[in-house]
Amino acid sequence: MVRSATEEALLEAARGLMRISLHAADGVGDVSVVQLRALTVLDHLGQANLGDLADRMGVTPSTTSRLVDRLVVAGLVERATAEHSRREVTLRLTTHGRATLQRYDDLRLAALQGLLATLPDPEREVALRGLLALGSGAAAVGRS
Amino acid sequence: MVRSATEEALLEAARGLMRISLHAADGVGDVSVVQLRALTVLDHLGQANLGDLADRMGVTPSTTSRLVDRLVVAGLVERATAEHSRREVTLRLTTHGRATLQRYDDLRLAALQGLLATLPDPEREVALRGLLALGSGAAAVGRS
DNA sequence: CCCGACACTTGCACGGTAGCAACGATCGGT
DNA sequence: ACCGATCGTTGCTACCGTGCAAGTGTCGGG
Repeated sequence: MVRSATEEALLEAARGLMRISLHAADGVGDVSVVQLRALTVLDHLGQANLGDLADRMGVTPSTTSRLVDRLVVAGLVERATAEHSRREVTLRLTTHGRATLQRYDDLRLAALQGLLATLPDPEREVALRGLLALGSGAAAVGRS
Repeated sequence: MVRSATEEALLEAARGLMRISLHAADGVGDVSVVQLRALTVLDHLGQANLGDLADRMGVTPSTTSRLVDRLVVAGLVERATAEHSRREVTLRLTTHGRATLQRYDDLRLAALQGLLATLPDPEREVALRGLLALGSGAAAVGRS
């Protein structure tokens, strides 16, 4: 099962980005990768029910409820009963939550830009443009 | 703290790649993200001491020893005493370990190619070339 | 040969993630 | 007003990842 050079390079890019994100995650301090994912989802949605968050994260409401417990204790997320329905819960990032997410993203961004900086000039430009194109595509898909 | 559109797009690319890798990870089944990272490192090194693996993963030998325990039980890694030193341990992927890693990478690759496929034609090409450039850069750095 | 340094393992403690099953509260249609 | 469906929480259980501290065995220089 040999893989083409192209495929291998794509994988290497994926590995690099993964490394960057994971490394940034534990540079944030006291927030797990899963928690950062939850913050990212909430930031993206602006506001969400617990069930929505659970769906987006692909885990059960049970797990999510306890995840939110920890986020609330950490002061990152605000949990309030929804306006239109007493049994639903509305989750929102707190200011601190937004700041934490921002620190995470700043770290990733810096690392990514650092990686780009190591590339020789023509390829640097190509890589940058490629990532930008990919970024808009990924945003458009926004799935899962 | 506003971020430029360029930076936002870069972040979106990083988020997309991260989502792809995480989703692929739990598509593999019964292997955690950390374990897959260990397999990736071992595959990259070909063979390594426990201490080397611990360094690369940024955790203590203690943690790594137990991580390896689980990998050995799962049949993914082989642990043998090194040839030149009885106190050192040599870790290598088993065939099953390599296969598992390959499944993981196949999933990531497919998802990534799927994402590329959603892009309209000029940008698709740009994104591909960009990722390839980034891939070689990431491989060259090979850090952490 | 001894003793300090080294590589790894193990006991312990802790917190995070995860699901199932049972429950509580609420909503909404009839 | 009821009753089924929905949303969320909570008890339980289990496993993973993590570090510290202590231990074991081994290597190597003096």
